[in-house]
Amino acid sequence: MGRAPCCEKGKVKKGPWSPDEDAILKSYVETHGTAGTWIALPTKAGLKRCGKSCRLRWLNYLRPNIKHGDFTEEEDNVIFNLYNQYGSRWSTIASQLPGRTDNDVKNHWNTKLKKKKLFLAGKTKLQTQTHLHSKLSLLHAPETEFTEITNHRPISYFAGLDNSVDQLESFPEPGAGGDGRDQWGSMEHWGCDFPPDMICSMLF
DNA sequence: AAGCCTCACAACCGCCCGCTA
DNA sequence: CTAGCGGGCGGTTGTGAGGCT
Repeated sequence: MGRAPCCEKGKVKKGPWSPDEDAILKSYVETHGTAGTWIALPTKAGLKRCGKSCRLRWLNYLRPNIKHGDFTEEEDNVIFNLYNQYGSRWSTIASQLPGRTDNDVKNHWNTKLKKKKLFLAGKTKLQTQTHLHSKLSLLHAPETEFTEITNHRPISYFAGLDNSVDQLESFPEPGAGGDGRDQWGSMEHWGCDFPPDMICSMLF
């Protein structure tokens, strides 16, 4: 059986909004608000559109103070950080970016940032493998341990190390006065701003 | 010049959740 | 308590513009 659709198919217009429709919707919402419900709004405003479609159009395009155009480097960084924190909760992420909508952020992630993330993941894995090898050799770690760590981790695991080289550099050399041995003894430690499961879900 | 491909963005679909009667 | 409704949200698809062959 399933749930009845929110509006009758065939009786509502679909596809891109015309400037006229935009003007009607904008004028109506600015004058009357949503008039109680979005579902009833198109009828009251004289639009042959689904209420949900009106809501989406208003929120993503017509609402005041909406920012269109390129995302800044700073905004990208915010999105990266919040994605690591919350995952694909776009509305939560968008709420931290004034003028940006969840749809904007989602599209931006899917078209640009996702690829950037994958690129960084590949780059990071190479850097990390090289660096880790040198670190482990200093520790006289068995070759099997290195193989275990680098080969048996999904590439996504290394994506958690966007700042990996910096992180690794900041770790003390063994016997250099710090507690390097302990830190390097626990390999889970240095991956681990983000749990591997989360990284996997981010990338695949 | 034309056809094809890729990319970015707009819009739709359908599920989930909270509210209310 | 529960069923129905509307809003909100994330995933997905459609479309148009621009680049490439």
